[in-house]
This record gives sequence, structure tokens and C-alpha cells, in this order.
Amino acid sequence: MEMVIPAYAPFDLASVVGSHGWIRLAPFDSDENLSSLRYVDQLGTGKVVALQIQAVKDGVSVHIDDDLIREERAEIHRKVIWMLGLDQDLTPFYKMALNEPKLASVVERVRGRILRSATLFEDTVKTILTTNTAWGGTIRMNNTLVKSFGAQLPSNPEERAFPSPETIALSDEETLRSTVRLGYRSPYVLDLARTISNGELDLEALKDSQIPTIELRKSLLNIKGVGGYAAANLLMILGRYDYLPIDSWALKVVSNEFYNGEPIGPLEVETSFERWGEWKGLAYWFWDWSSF
DNA sequence: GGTAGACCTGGACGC
DNA sequence: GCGTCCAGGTCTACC
Repeated sequence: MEMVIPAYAPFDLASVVGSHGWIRLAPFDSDENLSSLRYVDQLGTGKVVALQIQAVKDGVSVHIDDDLIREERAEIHRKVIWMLGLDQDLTPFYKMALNEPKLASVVERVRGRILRSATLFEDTVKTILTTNTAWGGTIRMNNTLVKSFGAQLPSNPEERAFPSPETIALSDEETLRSTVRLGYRSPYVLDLARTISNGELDLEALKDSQIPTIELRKSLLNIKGVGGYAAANLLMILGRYDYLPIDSWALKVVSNEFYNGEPIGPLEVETSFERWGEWKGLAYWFWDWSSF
């Protein structure tokens, strides 16, 4: 089955795929040039499929090696738009970026969209797995989680979808600690999966929420394991760019860029990007830090 | 509201 | 091969 989905112009698939490290986290995969995207997903009907996404004129094509019913096609259509931000209009940001040499790549390569997972649950778990560990640790924990609990792709059981909240909820803290080696993050991931699974928390509803960013942030901070950095990261994924995901790396590069390498705190990072207003998260994210 | 210490893992390093 | 130290955000208890 094949479908073509248009994108709000301008759009560049490789820029979205390479927008951050998510592409290195299963069940995402890509070729060396980032010119295509592969993603294994378990649909609402239970079917597990591999989405193979490529750029076409004015949008993307999605190929799946299966026949799908209308409901499944609609779900994939909806998810691909979300994952690639195909409906996002970043025109005001591009206009501002035109005058900033450090954002030249934003204009030249049409950067600005951020790759998202199919569900906010998946992005929240992945974000928790980025906290207090090196990037290698995030990759290891995520891949083990997918390998341990993800539903298998029938045509290639080696490939798996990201586990559903229901699947993880059926596990226990000890398994997450000893098998997946999530460490102290185990109760956080388990708690999140269980509150979604039993209907206490409707995380996916936040995708379309119109509530002010400050309220959205409060909702995210209520999730165990999600602090200031993680909440800001998730707000970026939700298309709200008015908080910065400030980690130790941010303190280092912002200090070098704006404060001559002097020790700084989160306040100085925020101040450095204040002039970008509602776009400050994107300005920070796509800033040219290559000299550091 | 601010701060100190614990949490957990893997990698780097010295022996 | 073993032991020690360190980096990485968040939580909780305490002031």
C-alpha cells in the first residue's frame, strides 16, 4: 500500500529526520543520507507494520508492505503528519532567522521541524531515558526496552514497534531494573505506563491541547521523572518553543557563545535567547554550535 | 523557595 | 580483572 501526504511548504524530509538524536532510537531507522525514514508501528487494530517514508514533490510518500483497512490507513495518515510536522507553518520563524548568521542552516536547509514519535507516550519515555545519563545509555535503554516488550513485525521478527503503555504496565519494576537496566528510572516508566493504561492520564490529548504553555508545562511536570529539562524537551516536541531544554551541555555551549566561557546558570541561557520570543526554543535548537 | 544528597549505570582511568 | 571516580537530571527531605 502506498499513500502520498502533502506538506506545508517549505519542507525537507532529511532536515526533519536529522533534527535530533531520535533517529538513532528504535523503532526509527534511516539510510546514511537521512533521505528516507523507516518506522515500525503497532496500529490500533493490533497490526504491526513498517512505514517506509520517502520525499516526493511537495510532501512524502508512505509505503507499507501490507494491505490495510480504511481505519488503519487513516491512522497512518494521521501519525505521519504528526511525526514529521507536515502541517506546521514556521514562516514567522524563517523570517526572523533570515537576519541571524548562526541560523543560516535553518533558511538554507529548511530546518525547524522536529522529528516526533507516533505517540507522546513514546516521546515521554524516550525523554526520561535521556535524563541523567550519557547518550549511549539512552540508546541502550531504549533499544533494550523495544527488544524486550515491543510487538514483532511479522515479516521480520527482529524488528519491533515501541511497546504500548499496556504492555509495559503488565511488567514490573524489578524486570525493568534487572532486564532493561533502566535503573532508578524504572518506577517512573512503569508509573507512566500504568496511569495511561488504566485511563488516569490521557497523554495523547496534550498533542491537540489549546491550553497555555505554562499549564501544559505543569501537566508534564506532574509526570514522575519529568523535571524542567524533560518538560521543555517535550514542549518542543509539542510545538511550544517558549521554554529551553537546558542540560549541562547547554550551559557549556551558551557560556562559550555569549559569556566568554564563564560559569552560568539556566537564567543566563534563557536570557541569551529571550529576543526570539515564542520561537526561542527553535532558535536555541538549530543554533550553529559547531564551533564548540 | 532554595539546597543538599541520593538515585543508577556505563565508561574512563589507575593499579 | 578489579576498584574507584565521574557525568548525567530529578526527586525528596530539610531548612
